[in-house]
Order: sequence, then structure tokens, then C-alpha cells
Amino acid sequence: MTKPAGRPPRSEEDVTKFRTKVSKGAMALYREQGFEAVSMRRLSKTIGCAPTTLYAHFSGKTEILMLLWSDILSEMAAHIELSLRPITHPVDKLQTAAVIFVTYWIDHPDHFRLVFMSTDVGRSDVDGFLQNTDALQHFRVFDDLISDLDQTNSPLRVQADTLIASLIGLAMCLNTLHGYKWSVMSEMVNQLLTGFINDPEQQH
Amino acid sequence: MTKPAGRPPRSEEDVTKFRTKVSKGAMALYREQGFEAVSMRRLSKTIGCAPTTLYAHFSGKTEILMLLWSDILSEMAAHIELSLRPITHPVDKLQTAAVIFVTYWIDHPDHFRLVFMSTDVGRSDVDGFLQNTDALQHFRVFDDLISDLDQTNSPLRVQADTLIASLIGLAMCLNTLHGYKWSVMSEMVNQLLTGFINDPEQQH
DNA sequence: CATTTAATTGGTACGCGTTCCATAAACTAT
DNA sequence: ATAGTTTATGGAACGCGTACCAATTAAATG
Repeated sequence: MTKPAGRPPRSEEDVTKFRTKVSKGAMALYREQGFEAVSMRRLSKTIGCAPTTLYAHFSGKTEILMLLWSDILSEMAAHIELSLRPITHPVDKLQTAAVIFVTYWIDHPDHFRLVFMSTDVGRSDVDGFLQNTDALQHFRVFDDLISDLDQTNSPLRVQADTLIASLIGLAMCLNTLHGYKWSVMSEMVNQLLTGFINDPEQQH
Repeated sequence: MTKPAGRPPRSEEDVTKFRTKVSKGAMALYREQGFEAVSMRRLSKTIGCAPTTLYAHFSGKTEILMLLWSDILSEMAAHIELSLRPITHPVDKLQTAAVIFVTYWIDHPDHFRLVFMSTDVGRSDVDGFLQNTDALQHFRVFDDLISDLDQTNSPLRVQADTLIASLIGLAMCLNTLHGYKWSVMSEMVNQLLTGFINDPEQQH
């Protein structure tokens, strides 16, 4: 097992250094000039390399955009937790968090597009697995809110995942499927939450 | 108010004729060669016009892709109704329909991309309003299934819209957000349906 | 007929994501 | 040093969606 000849692969340090440079550059472009400004050509120009070089470090644009997910999602989670501060009743907290969550994506369609509509459909995406795992943990904001209800029906994990995915669906439909007269958002959220608040005494 | 001189705008008949030609051509390309084959240049070539002419009839590619929604969605609705035939119990019917719905989009990621990820985020999209309205009516497959449960809680419209949007959310998350370990789909569907089946005697 | 107005066309152009390939760079072995 | 091997880089190119524009064609009016 001797060292192979030829130029060695870039050191792990250089790899992460480049990745963070790309991440910073992409974030700057996105924050300052919006979604459309984040293009491979402009990004390569701002970080000082050829457009093709990006493809040596990332499988494509999607993987680069994933670097921005963490920022967006933590901002969203912080926004929810801030809105939750004055509220004490567990049911109210959950209901508020759900409404705020959907509202956030409707108020920030660019963020929505970035996180939910910049993915390669139907791909296992082994490359982006790590970033994914990190960023998407912010969806766990609902875990505590649900467990505070002290339900004993189905596993917490199933409940939380279902709630998150459903809320994303609401945001998605209201955001993109105009032409279908959807019901009022808050009413849909309430209807959705009936599946998570089984104790009639907790209902309002 | 006399008629102005000069060539009149194209007759409504010619307009619809061209639109159906585009629709047929786009559908042929999509069915025979997949999503990526539906490009403005190729489409214009197959229907025999200049690429720019398409922009005289449609605001952009999105509006053309909407022409395909109706086909896909009616196929989906038919698929659901077929799977529902051997089932009699109302709760079973709803549960089966929901699972089949989500499964359909996971089994056909290209269809999913076409309907749910080819839209302009955050635009009112007045142009595509009509096609939208027509095609999206296929979401109403769940109306009867819900009303057969004889619930008296919230309006049928709210219930159906919430269910559809939530199921779309499940399909979306399972389709695109790999890297987050979602719960098993059928369990999430069951969790979701608890909000629509309130009578404990109906539960299984 | 000529005129007017609208529809269509083709060409050009921009920036885009992505791929290919030739070259440069960095290392080992001789 | 030199040769050999592997990686990293960047220029050229393809097809894409879309916009602009000049030229042409079509259908009405006078």
C-alpha cells in the first residue's frame, strides 16, 4: 500500500476551504441580488475561478444551492420561536407555530423556491446527504410542541414528520397552484391540527 | 365605434386551433421522449413554427407545460378510482385513495415535476388561470370520499383542500427531500387521516 | 387598387447549466 | 533533472429560455 504516483488529491482542508468560499459567495449573491443572481457563471466570477471548476467540487448547481438551506431554515426556525414567546398554552403554541410556518414561506417565495423547488426530483442524491441532514434538522422545531401535548396515539416521529410535510404541502399549494381556489390558510391549518390534538378538552 | 382598418386579430377559432396543436405536440414530446424533450426550440420544430412565435401565443414555457397538467391529473384520478373499485368501506376507500395518491407521484417523478415544480413561484399568473382551473379540478376526487364519512365538523371544502394539500406535501417531501429520514409513508397518511375520521367507531 | 394594421417569421443576442477536452500543476519514481 | 502519473483548471461548445427587432405576410378598410 505505497503512495500512488501523481498529484495528490486536494487536502481535506483545501476542500472545506473551497466549499466555504463557494458557500459564502453564493450566500452573498443570494442575499444582495436575489435568487436569479446565483448562477454558476456569476458565482465563479465572484469567487475567482472558472465556471467549470465548480463542477470539480460539486455535482451541479443543486448541490451548491443546498449550502444555502441551512441559513434559510435556521432563520425560519428562529422566526417561529420568536413568535412563540408570548404564548403559553401548548395548543395555542402549536397552532401559532403552524400558521407562522406556512406564512413564512408565502411571505418569502424566493426562500421557498430555494429550499423546496431547487432539488433534483427522483434522485437519491448521495452527495448532498450530509448538508441535507444538517439543514433539515430545523424542521424539528415542531417536535417539542407536539410532545408537549402529551398525546399517546402514534409515535412522535410520525406525528412530527406528517405535520411538517403537510404544512409544506399547504405552503406549496398556496404558493404555486393559483387558479385553484384554496380554502383560507388558517382554516386549513386548523383542520390539519385536529389530527394532532385528540383530547377534546384541549380543543378551543 | 367603427371597426378599425387593418388585419383583425386572429379569430378565436384559430387561437384554439393553435393552442391544441401546441398541446398535442408538447404531449407527444413528453410522452415519447420525456420531460427534457419538451423545449421551446424542439416544440416549435415539431409543430412547424418559429420558436419566437410561441411567445406570441403563450407568456412562456410554464404556460405551455400547464397544457399537459390536465392529461396527467386525469390519468392520476382514473388510477385512483380504479384502485378504489374493490373497496366498499368508506374509511378504507379514503385511506386507500390517499395512499395511492402519494404513491402515484413517487412512482412518476417526472409527472410530479411537471405539475408541481414547473410553476412560477409567487406569481398571480392570470394568464394560466383558465387551464389551471380546468386541470386542477381533478383534485376533487377526494370530495366524495370525505363526504361519505358523514362528518359534521368543518366544511367539506376545507377538509378536502387540506387533505389534498397535505398529501401533495407528503409526496413532495418524499420525492425531493432525501437526507431527512421521513417516516414510512403509509404511517404518515394514517396519521394525517386521523384528522378527518373523528368517529372512533369508524377507526380501524 | 393602395393603405393600414396585426400576425408571423428569421436573425441576433444574452445569460444560463452543463459537458468535453486540452493544458497546467503537483507529486512520485527513476 | 527528467520522466511519468494523477489531479485541477479553464476555454470552447451545445442546447436551453427568452428578449428584441427588422422584414414579411395576411386580412381588413378606403
